[in-house]
Amino acid sequence: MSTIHDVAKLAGVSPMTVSRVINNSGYIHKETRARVEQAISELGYVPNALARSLRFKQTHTLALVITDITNPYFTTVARGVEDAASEQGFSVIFCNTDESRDDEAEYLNVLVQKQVDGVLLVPAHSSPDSIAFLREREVPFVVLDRRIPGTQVDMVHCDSEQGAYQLIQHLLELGHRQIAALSGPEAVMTAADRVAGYRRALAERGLADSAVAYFGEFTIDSGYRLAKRALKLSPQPTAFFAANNFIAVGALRALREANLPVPEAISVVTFDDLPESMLVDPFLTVVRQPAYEIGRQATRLLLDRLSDKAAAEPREIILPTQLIIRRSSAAPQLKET
Amino acid sequence: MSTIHDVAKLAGVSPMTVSRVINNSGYIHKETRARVEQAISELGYVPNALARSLRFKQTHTLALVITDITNPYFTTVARGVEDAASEQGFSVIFCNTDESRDDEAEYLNVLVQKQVDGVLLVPAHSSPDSIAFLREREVPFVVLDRRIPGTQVDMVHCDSEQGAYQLIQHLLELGHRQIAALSGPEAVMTAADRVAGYRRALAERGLADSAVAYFGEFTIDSGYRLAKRALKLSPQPTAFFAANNFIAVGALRALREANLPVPEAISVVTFDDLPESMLVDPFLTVVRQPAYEIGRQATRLLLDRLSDKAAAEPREIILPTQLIIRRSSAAPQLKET
DNA sequence: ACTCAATATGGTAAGGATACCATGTTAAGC
DNA sequence: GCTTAACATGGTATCCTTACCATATTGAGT
Repeated sequence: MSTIHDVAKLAGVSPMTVSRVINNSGYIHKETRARVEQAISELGYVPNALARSLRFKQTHTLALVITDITNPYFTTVARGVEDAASEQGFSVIFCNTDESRDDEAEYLNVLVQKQVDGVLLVPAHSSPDSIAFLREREVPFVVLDRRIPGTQVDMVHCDSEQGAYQLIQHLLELGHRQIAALSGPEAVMTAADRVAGYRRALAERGLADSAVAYFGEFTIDSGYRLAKRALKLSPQPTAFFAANNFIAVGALRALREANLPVPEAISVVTFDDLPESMLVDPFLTVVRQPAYEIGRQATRLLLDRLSDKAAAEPREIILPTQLIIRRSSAAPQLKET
Repeated sequence: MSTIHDVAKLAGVSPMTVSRVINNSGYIHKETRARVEQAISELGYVPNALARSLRFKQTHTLALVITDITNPYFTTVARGVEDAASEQGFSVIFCNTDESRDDEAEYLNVLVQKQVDGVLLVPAHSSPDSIAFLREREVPFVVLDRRIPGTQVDMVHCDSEQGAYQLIQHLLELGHRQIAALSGPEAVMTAADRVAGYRRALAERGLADSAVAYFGEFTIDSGYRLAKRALKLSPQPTAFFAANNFIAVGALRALREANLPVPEAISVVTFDDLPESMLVDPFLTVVRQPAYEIGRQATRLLLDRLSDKAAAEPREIILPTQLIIRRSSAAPQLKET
């Protein structure tokens, strides 16, 4: 790879002159410019962004730290992020933490070393460690998807508590009274919030005592296991509330295995849709989160912070969820007791 | 952000000594090391990878240039890439070209400026422009998912032609004789290859004349439009072969709109599954590509190249596809002619 | 003919880290 | 007590680019 010096030599000028041509700054004689441009294309010269970044302390690179790109919700978030970033000439490094705090910490360390201009973070844990790490090193960041309680940071997410509340409301209106919640890790804010919404909806109807909430992982396996466990309850639940799509898929598998038709035997509702693109004949009743918008707006917010460091109060952007009632939820069958 | 100089000053040593502590190289007095480590943690010092990269000409960063992270197939590829990369301490920048050659060129330019150590490329077009660009600048790369004909480059992909052949074979065995192919852009190698496999299977049974292949985009919209068009054929096809999952979804929507049940009225087969994780009750007959493995192996290959530049012949890794027969394909109904 | 501004180009240092060479100290070996 | 090797640390140049300052040339204005 050739450098600005090579170009300069070939064009018979100084590196500074080449630099001026590249950046269109200062005075350049027409002919000189032509000669330099000729040399550039002859050598296929591409300026070294590392050297530039070193000087300007700007890498035009953001980092997206999510739990798993494979989760369709985060896939869409990622696309929103990349679109918003590339619009402004920023690149995006993506990282999968799989909800591991250690992995997250390791990634953040590398990212800070690489001098990313900002981080979009889905915290693997509600503790403020990662946040503190970034803050100490003055790396701008936005937390997305999850709240971090008791900290003043920029956040973009949906109201998980309220979304869960809506789903449970819906089930209650259908007549369900035994609803089991299958959630993710208790330490993950969304998992906790969604159970909180579940509890609130039950409590409002005086059904607080009927609440049964399981915490596990946001994975298919975990959803499967929790569903199995919930099926042993007596009385058996008439509905499952899954805290995300993976859990829902696991639960559906467990139900199929147990020969319990949905929604006839048990209703299933969940957070997070499959991507619309993949749905020919959607089945699950869900609370849909505007994943693309979350990614996009978080990135916008982050880029705003970069261009205007001084800026103000932390902002919390809460995007609306949407309850989509489909065929996986129905009135409970009458008991044959 | 503090620098190695700050640490040196605080610890009362030279930057070189700090460097030695960080990299565990050369001789360091125990006490000195302790003082330096103390200073490092006191300042929250993180070494600047830009400066290092500038010296070593190594950024420990790869780029993944795909058409759309939102396509579940590429999502999984991306996960395979990131896993393999992070195992070796590499970060991954991802880019969505949406099959646009201009976007691709622009991305590659930026990536080269940023001195990525290597590129994993899904070429938006079968032309060798992008390849040539990277090669001239001596940026190692691996082409994935698609072949580039007549060029000696590292490639990792499935045999699209053969996969399509298998799907059509399956339809032929079921008794279909009017099969329409709905494909992507003719200039995209996979789109062309899949149609080629389709043609070969038909030709082998002396049905070459019945071939009807439409080229469009690898999108839901395009799949929808092509399906609509194909439905107007006379005689009407008894089966659709979609060249990817998006096209299949579009086709299925068109069929639903036309009140044509699948597979009773028309069978539908396609390339690329929905991710297994999202399937509770999978429906489509597909040729499955090992997306994760493609990403993983391509990255391995690329990293091998990095550590051993001298290396040899370009390699072409062709991974096996898997025909999965499900409910979207069945024997054609008898004509009421 | 002379001044002054506009035009045109180059040299140097800095950004942060480290390879390489140089120097200084300590302790072992005879 | 003196040589020699191991130990310990520092200075300088370099990776590539560009901000800043310096210098040189041209041409307009009087």
